[in-house]
Amino acid sequence: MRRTRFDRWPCPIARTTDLVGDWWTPLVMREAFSGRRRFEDFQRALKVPRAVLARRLDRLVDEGLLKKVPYQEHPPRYEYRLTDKGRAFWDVLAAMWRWGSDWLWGENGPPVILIDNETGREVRPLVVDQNTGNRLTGRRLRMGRKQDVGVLS
Amino acid sequence: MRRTRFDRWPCPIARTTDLVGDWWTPLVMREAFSGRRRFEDFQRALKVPRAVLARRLDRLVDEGLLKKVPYQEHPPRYEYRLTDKGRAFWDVLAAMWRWGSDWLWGENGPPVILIDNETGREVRPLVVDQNTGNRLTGRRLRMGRKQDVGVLS
DNA sequence: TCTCCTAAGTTCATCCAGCGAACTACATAG
DNA sequence: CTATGTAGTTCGCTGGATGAACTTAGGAGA
Repeated sequence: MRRTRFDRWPCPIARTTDLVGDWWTPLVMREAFSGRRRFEDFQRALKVPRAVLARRLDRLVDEGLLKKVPYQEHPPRYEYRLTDKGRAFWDVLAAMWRWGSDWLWGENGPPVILIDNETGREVRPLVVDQNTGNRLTGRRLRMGRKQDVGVLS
Repeated sequence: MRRTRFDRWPCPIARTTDLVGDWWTPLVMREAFSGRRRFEDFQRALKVPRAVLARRLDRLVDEGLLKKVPYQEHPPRYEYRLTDKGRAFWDVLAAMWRWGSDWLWGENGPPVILIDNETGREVRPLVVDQNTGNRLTGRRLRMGRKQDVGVLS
């Protein structure tokens, strides 16, 4: 049987899971953010099986996170560039970065950090509520239908 | 061959990918945040194959996101509860929620929203830099070794 | 006592997806 | 005419997801 698809479930987490649940996909996006554009660049950087990479890139183009842009004719060659949708995906990678940094290393934390190219300073991603600026805690949230907003029980 | 493991790569995104790349795992965590604790609760809510659920719960316990707590003897039964590490993972789910809400629906957006249990108001997760409070853009960031911080080229 | 029920898994056969290596296609460089 | 570069595709193998059935251990009801 085919792996259960989540991309039509009525939950944003489920639909996003359908993407990031493809093995290698977050890493392909990471590489796109670090400037890689061509098949061979991705392949050499990640050592990902070529067949898998081809499928991932195809899907990311289908989903609109990347777009194919020709960079030569004879033979026709395309590179993969981030779209707005793809750039927005950085937030997901940043949250993964932060959680991984905080919880998946012992002692001194990971050997790498995120650096702002303009200030040269370390960046520490944090997830907050856009309205209040407060840090989120899953405990105090629930998922509800749109009509439920503002209705205190 | 076994699927390539990322859990020892020197990059927080890679290590986190190793977790969320397991099919169903983010959804299991989502259910944990919505209060589910027992095997049958998770299984009924998600319709996940039982063998897969058992493996996911085992791994999440191994990785320290969930812990097994006995809730009865005769026969011995355990429930799965979030640890601090697991609660911190909410940030990753929140970022996925936001990106999915913004980019994986047409028209009116998804039929569901996140609601703060105390205020009853909608919550919109946003990823910012902890130091500056500014929204992040992947373009202006690079990953570097720890020694590189503050060193402007 | 016998049977049904619940909870938390385990086992099984099937089939899809990831794996590494080799191969192909097309153009240019020497 | 051969070598090189780029972007894939094909192939044989095997791990992992799938749904259904089975197991284990006890409790409840007739």
